[in-house]
Amino acid sequence: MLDMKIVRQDPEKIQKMLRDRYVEFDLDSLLDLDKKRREYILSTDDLRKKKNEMSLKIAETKKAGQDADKIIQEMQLVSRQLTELEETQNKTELEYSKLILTLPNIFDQTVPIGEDSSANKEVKKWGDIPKFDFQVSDHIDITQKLNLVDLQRAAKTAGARFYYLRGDLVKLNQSLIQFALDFLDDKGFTLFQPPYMINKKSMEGAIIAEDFKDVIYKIDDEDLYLIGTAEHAMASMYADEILDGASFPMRCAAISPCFRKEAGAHGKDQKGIFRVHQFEKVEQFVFSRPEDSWKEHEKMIAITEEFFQKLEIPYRVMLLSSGDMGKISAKTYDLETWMPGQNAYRETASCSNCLEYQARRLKIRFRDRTNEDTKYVNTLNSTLVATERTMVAIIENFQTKDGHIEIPKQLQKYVGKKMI
RNA sequence: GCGGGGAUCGCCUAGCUUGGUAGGGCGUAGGAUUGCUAAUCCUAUGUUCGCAAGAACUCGUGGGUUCAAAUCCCUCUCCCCGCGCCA
Repeated sequence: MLDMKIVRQDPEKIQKMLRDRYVEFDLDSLLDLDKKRREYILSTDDLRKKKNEMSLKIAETKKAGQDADKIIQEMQLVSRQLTELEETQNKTELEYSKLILTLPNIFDQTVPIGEDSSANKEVKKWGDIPKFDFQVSDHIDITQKLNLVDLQRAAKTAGARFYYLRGDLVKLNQSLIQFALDFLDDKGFTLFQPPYMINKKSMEGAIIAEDFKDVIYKIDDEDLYLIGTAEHAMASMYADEILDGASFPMRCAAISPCFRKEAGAHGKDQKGIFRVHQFEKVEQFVFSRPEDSWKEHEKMIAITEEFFQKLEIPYRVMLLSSGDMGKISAKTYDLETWMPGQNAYRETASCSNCLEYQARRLKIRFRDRTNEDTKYVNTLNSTLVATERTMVAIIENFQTKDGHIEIPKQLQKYVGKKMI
């Protein structure tokens, strides 16, 4: 959520942002609702003042043992008026908050302007693309031959985009998780295992409404939603709290499964475990002071890069364009790993600075002394490793001529072998 | 799941029986006073609208009763104690 003061002061800037993000948004309606809303606040406040004064008078009159019937009658009228006015005000308030919650974040000036991923800017490339002296297979082929993934039976028991991992691939998955947690633990991150389901209020704070229907699974008859990423549970963890300024930066590492509908992805990456309804992810989540958040952002992408370097997987870092990035983010880097089976770099990690946008939705504030004004914290999130997709990269980059998979050196001690 | 108890300002707490301006303490900040290693006193302290003055809101949530609700009634959530169930 943006500060409405900024929107009021500079609607041109917001209009430009909306154009550059290629987002349809009725800014005039928002400005109109904001105006109405403030007018209603003034008039209801006025009426409440009147009511408070009369209430006091009634109490005094009664205490003095006098007849208060006349004032009570007047008060009845005022009360009725107030109830009516409050009803219209509530309606406006509701419309206003619904609308402002869908207004995207202002993005950073370093973000390239463009409609889609074609405008993304490559900022870094690391590692050599492996050359194979044999016909390269994709991860589906390799895992089918080694019997490491059962997609057919998963389709039977759960549906498309589900999978049974089998045998050593289960071990590889756990190894990636364990290695990732050790890696972040060593860097001083606090480890978390969050709730995998959170309530509506928390989810609404963490994401933008339209993501609900395309991404988020709801539990029937409960006020619970399966998290699409640990970010959702981590961001809402400190909702409605005023934190101590001395506790920043709070660098958190969260391990969780992620559940996603992938409703808008029909036909895309249909096979294998590249795009699935559930996967495991170790996430970096940082609560930061506003003045430090850009520094933290660079640090987070550097940490994710270091992790993939340790895994010896070639990658490039893309700075996402205004039209391609998420609506709550002010700046997003994607780390794309080389996938020989697809002969392309594919998104494997994503690192965003949301500035105070997410914290404003969730009312996460801080101050250094109790009598200071509160300020909104900045929130940042980045994938350290999404294990299923990273395993695709490992399987394809580390495939051998005889159809096996070498295990990256760093993971060998965790898996307990050098080859699958 | 059943029975009992609870939720008040950053923290602790009074008020609820009997409806009528939510009081105190701690902490923190600013100020004053006294000067034997510190103490005492004053003021401020959450949210919204506002340049400000100010006003309104705030007693877990949402309803209801009433001229008026922290207080009475109902719903839900969470916490504590006991019982039941259970990896």
